Amino acid sequence: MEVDYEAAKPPHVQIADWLRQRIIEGEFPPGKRLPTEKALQDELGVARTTTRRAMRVLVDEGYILTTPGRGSHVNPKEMWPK
Amino acid sequence: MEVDYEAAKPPHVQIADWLRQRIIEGEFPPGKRLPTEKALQDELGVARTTTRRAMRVLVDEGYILTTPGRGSHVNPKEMWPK
DNA sequence: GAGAATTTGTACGTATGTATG
DNA sequence: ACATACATACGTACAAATTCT
Repeated sequence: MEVDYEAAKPPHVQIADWLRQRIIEGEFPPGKRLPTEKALQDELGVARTTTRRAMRVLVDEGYILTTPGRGSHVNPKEMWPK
Repeated sequence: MEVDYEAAKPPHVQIADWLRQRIIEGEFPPGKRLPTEKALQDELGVARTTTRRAMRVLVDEGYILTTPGRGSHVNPKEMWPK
């Protein structure tokens, strides 16, 4: 995945879209832990603030739950938007 | 209003609580513009990030709407949580 | 159980872009 | 054209919770 700074969608939205798609496609099934904010930061070459904001989007939407010290985990499908 | 860094609630939550109360009490009626992020930053002695996060809480709750170049305005009561 | 490492939470600051007046 | 105000991104530091050694 490559962040496009010229795109209409800002980086944190691009990252959220990317992760959401991977969740929906089953790459990260419910209960599975997502890559950490730092891992995404290193992989994508963005600031942690940016990966955090992407995560926040998915939390707000109900796809994931973040827990200090534990990481970010995919919620049961019942909690996903329909 | 004085931010308490020792309190259980983090500063941005304290600020959100404070603003929400003022909205509910009618100091900022629907349509009224709230103080800008920078005004709150200067008044409370916190970073703009912190006032922004407080605003974000109120946006998420439906109390206010923020518009680039215009400021933050109180929503109609119908949009407030019940 | 103790301590280190990991991971998220929050706050600080700075710079630039976009929309409005 | 200019000033104002929010939007987003960069970076840094420390705290709190959890996990690992």
